[in-house]
Amino acid sequence: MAHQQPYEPYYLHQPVEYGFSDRNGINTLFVSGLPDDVKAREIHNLFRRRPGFDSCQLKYTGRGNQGVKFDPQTSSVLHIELARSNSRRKRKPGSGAYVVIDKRTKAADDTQENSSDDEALPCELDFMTHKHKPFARSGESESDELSGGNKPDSGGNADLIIPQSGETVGDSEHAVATENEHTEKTVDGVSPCSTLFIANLGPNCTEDEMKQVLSQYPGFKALKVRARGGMPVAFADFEEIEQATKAMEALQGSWLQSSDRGGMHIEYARSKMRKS
DNA sequence: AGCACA
Repeated sequence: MAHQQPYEPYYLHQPVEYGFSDRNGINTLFVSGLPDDVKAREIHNLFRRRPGFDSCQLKYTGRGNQGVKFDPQTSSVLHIELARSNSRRKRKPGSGAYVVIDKRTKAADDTQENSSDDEALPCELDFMTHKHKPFARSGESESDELSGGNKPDSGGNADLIIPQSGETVGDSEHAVATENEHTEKTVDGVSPCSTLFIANLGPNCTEDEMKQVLSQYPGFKALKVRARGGMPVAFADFEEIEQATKAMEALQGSWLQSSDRGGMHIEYARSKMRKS
C-alpha cells in the first residue's frame, strides 16, 4: 500500500488570519474530492474546532459517485482551496451549524441523511455530549476527527437526540440542527410562546371581531392587529404558554366572519408581546 | 408564507 501522508495535522501549518480578507476577501473554503457517501457531520467535524469556523454547507452534485471510502487509510485525498466566492449562507440564530443540499437523483440517493444506520458516530456522540462547552477541550486528541465511526462506542450516550429531518420537507435544502443551544421542544423549529401570531386574516378583519373570539379562551390578555400595508396580521398575548397553546389548537384554521381566503393560520409568535 | 410593539 502506498504510504502517502493522508493529511497533515493542522497545527503544522502557519497560523492564518481569521475573520476577514484572506485573498480577495474570500473566507470560504471549497472542498472537493469527497466520496459520495460523505455525511455533513463528517465535514462539520473536520472544521468545527478550527478557530474562526462558522458553518459549512455540503452539496451533493451527483458527479463522481465512485463509492470511495472516506478513510485516512486509503489514498483518497481531499482538495481544499479558497472558494471563488463566499458562501451566501447566513447563519440564523438557532439554526444548525451545517446545511445539506442534495442534487442527486432519487435513484442514486441511497445514503439519506439521518438514515437509521448512520446515526451515532462516536465523533458526533462526543461533541454532542459536550455541547455546553464546545471549545473547552483543547488538550484532547484530534484523532477522532477523521475516523468516521470506526471506533467502538464508548457508551453512556443514551440521551443523545438525533434531529429528524421530517417527511414533509419540500425543499432539497435541509437545515440540520446540531450543537443547538435550545434543545427544548419546538414546533417546526419555533419555540412555544405565550404570544400567538395570527395570519391569513381577511382584508376587513377587525380588532373587535378577533377579541370576541379570543376572549373565550382563558388567559387571553391583549390583541394587536396590524395591516402592514397588506393583509392584516394579529398578535394575541396570553398569560401562559399553555393557554396560548390551547387557544391556538382550538382556533387553528377557523374562520372569522371577515375571512375570505381560508381560516386563520396561527403560530407561536417569534417573540412575546411587549407589556404596555 | 406573512412576526410588531419597545
